[in-house]
Amino acid sequence: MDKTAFLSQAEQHCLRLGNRLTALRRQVLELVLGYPGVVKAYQVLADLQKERGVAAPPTVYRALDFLVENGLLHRVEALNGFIVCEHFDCPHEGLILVCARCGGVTELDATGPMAALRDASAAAGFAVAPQNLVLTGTCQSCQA
Amino acid sequence: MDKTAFLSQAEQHCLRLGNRLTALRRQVLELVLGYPGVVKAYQVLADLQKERGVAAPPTVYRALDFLVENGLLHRVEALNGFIVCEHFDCPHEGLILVCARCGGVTELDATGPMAALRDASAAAGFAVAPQNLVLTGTCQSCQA
DNA sequence: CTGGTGATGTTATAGGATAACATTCAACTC
DNA sequence: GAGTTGAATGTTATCCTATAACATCACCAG
Repeated sequence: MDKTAFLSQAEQHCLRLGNRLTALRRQVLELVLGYPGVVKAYQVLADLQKERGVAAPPTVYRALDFLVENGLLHRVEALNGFIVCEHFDCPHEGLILVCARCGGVTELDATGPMAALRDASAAAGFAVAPQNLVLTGTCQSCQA
Repeated sequence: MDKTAFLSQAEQHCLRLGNRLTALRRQVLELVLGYPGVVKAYQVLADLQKERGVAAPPTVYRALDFLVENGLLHRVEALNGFIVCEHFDCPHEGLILVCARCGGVTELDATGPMAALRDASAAAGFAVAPQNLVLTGTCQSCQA
């Protein structure tokens, strides 16, 4: 999907959820989209400052939080970062694989394995919330 | 296992790995042990300052890192915290369940479900490293 | 117009982690 | 026992991440 199409679909998606993809939020999403993998809040902040002169942390954090809440981004806690979710319109649980060597990131669907984890947790009386999983390891090209 | 026994077993465990559980490291481990669940680095730092007057962040971070490397603690990244590993002497992959309501933490063995995740990842050419999994949700007593 | 609501701007600060360098300590060799 | 070496710890400073608190603005409904 190209960038323009992604953005307009994202906008529709937010509308369906009763939220507005404002100019600022759109701009932040676009910036994150410009990175191949995980990007940090302060990197986005720096980019935003280049584009509009001034910007403070809360501005970018609010936009990022909004995008996460609307499913357009995943927050990668282990890395203090954010990554675009390519398939925000179908409900899913992502499996985010982070390469410890190159820092690259792959996203898989984890609905199946998540069910197994949910079962194991339910046996202990714990109700697992919908969420993404982050695993570290080594990606294909770094295994050489 | 009581505290004293745990500490002396921990010491033996480190020795087997060729490392030393020094007085400082032991003291930090003891402090973490004093908490029922997850504890933050700066909380440990504050405790350490109470006990020995002065202490700087690197002191406690170095000790915590050492304890994690030797399997005595788990790092809970989603919470910026640390938690004691009760069974450091048998190799395992932990499943750490964090209650979003009360902050309580439970640790389960996740060797089975982890294998499923590893398979799914291997299909994408990604080699998952041994690690613990952190999931958020709601614990039994908070589900009422 | 006016009041209300959601979004954004602004300032300040809290909280988490590490770099870089100095010093001390334990163990080993000679 | 003196010297040497490497690990561990002390010390200072700083960077990165995140949010609280309050001010302002834009928009729409009545």
